[in-house]
Amino acid sequence: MGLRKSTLEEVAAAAGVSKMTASRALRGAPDVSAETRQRVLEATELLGYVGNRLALSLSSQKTNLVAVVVPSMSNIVFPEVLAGISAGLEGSGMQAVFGLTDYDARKERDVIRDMLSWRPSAIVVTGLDQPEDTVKMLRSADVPVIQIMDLDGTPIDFNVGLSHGKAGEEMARALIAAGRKRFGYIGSALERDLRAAKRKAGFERVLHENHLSFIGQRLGDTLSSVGLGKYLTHQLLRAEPNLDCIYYSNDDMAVGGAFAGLEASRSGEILMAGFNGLDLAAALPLRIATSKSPLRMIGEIAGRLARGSTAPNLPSTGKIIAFVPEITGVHQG
Amino acid sequence: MGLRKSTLEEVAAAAGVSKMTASRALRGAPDVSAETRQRVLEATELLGYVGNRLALSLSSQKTNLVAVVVPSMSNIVFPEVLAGISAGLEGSGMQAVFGLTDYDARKERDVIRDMLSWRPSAIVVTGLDQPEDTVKMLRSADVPVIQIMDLDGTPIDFNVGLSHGKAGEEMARALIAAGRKRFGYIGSALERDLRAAKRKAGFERVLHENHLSFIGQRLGDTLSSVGLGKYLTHQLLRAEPNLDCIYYSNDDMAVGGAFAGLEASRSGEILMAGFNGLDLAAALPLRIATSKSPLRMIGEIAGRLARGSTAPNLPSTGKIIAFVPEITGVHQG
DNA sequence: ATGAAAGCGCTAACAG
DNA sequence: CTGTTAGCGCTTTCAT
Repeated sequence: MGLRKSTLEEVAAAAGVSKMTASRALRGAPDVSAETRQRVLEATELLGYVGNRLALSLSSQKTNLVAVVVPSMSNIVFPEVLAGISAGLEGSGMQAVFGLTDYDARKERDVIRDMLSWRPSAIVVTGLDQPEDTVKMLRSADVPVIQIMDLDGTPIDFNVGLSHGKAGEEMARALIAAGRKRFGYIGSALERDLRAAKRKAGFERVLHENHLSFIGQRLGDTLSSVGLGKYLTHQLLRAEPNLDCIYYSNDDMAVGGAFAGLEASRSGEILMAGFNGLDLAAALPLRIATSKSPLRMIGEIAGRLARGSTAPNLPSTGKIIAFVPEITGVHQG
Repeated sequence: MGLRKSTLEEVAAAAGVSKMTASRALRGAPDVSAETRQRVLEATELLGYVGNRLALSLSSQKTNLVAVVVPSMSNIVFPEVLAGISAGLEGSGMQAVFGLTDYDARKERDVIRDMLSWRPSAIVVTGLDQPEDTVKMLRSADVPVIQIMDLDGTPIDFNVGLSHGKAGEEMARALIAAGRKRFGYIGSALERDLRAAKRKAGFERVLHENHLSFIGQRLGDTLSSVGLGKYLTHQLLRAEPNLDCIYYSNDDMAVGGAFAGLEASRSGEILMAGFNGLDLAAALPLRIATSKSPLRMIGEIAGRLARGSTAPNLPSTGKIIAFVPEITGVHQG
């Protein structure tokens, strides 16, 4: 029921005006008589007309699409960022399109190429560690590139996020200041999760400065999860019973660690530290430390940058927006 | 660097052939000489040509876009489903575009209208409870509509998910069979989370059949979260200290409940039951009950249906794919 | 195996 | 205030 995909031409005919007038009326152009606009609106209603954005975009040479490329959806941080982007775009008439890379650089390149074929008005990609060919493709795409999450590297254009190296450093400093001395590390798939690897490296840097090092560590192969964090923590606690602090690749892993601690009745002694500042971690019956990263905010700003990018001449000079994560939950040993 | 947005025409010129031949070569049409194809490919490489899908879609009258409309990203279930859709679409050349409704029916309608303007090849929407005008819009859009998650209602076209009413019923039966007698309920924003409301209604139906009812309940205003579940559980336990079972609107809330139970040292006595089967719940140091809903699978099937829908004549007859969630973690009182 | 013409549905740039 | 003429970049015919 209802006529299929009616066109502007049909609406115009029904309203007894030309295509252009109908177009203007629908877009709220100022120079259309109230009466004409009314007739066009009625015709639109009658025919159930829905504009064709493909035609619009092709004709106007702007898509109002924002391509967003993230590694995964299974880690809550990326949906959180997407929600932020979506919010940052709200009311601008821009639409987010997303693609997943599964933490695979080759897949990332393909996904980005694919995205580019939609001629987005801006493209948001995760991190700064794209291989050279991908960077080249992005550079020559004539589209503002917004790199998010990470700050450690050379941005193509816009960059919003935080330094994961420094986040690791700061957490190490805070823990050492709180009297922790015997450190362990638990993470997974660091060759894919580059930001977690940077945090670890930063953490170790400070440990070394203080003539300390990880007494023991466990690295999983699969992506981080609460279950994996728990499993590896049990392992590590068995091998190194006298740790007084464990640094985790992120909050999911740390929450798993907290569960393991509870199960082993060692919840009080060992301070577990993660990264992200998930709500979940705050609700835990056991206090864990974390660096609160402003995920949603990063997304919102990326969204705002994307909508700003529709302006005729975008700055050729890159802009960097840096956050410093707040550390919480660190308590004396 | 690199020429901006080169067109097929430029590629054709560089290869010394016509636009059409270049087009055919790039799409791998059979009737192009190997030599010609080679030249076109080289020209493509040289110019860094990336096809324009807007033009492609407008011309061929098919977008290969799948619009996906979900309430939120903050609840891990929806990203999970999106990941499934993305996986189900993989290799088909189709792209998912998503929109968020914030559990708001009006916003949902606007988002759907907006999506429709991209002329997607299929549209995936959450649930079966769209208001009449939204349904009308979807029906007259000449696009396969795939309604996911819920099964309790009248589908427009395709429907994949599970009956939340029955899920609630089954959980109640399992808990009663396990000897639980004094039930409480904790949930939030049920006027927006319609599926949680259906589960609750199903649960109560079975309670009544067994001459039982909720002894106490707590309903929050904000969307479900671990923190809220914990808070409301503390409240409820204070008001009704002798419950032996609490049904939660979902796993997030139930995990919060488990945390509260641990804090109150009442973890053994009270069985907490949620919904979704999150990994997180399985890692808990305390066993909770849940109905495992196949989120990713639902997404994958939706994706598969969407790619199937590109076939010329889609079945006018709706197709329903039903899952029955598996209940785990129920133990004797 | 290749090309020319027409057109997808819309808007930009000029008229009037 | 309204209409006309040209495209946007590609694919679909239909020729050759």
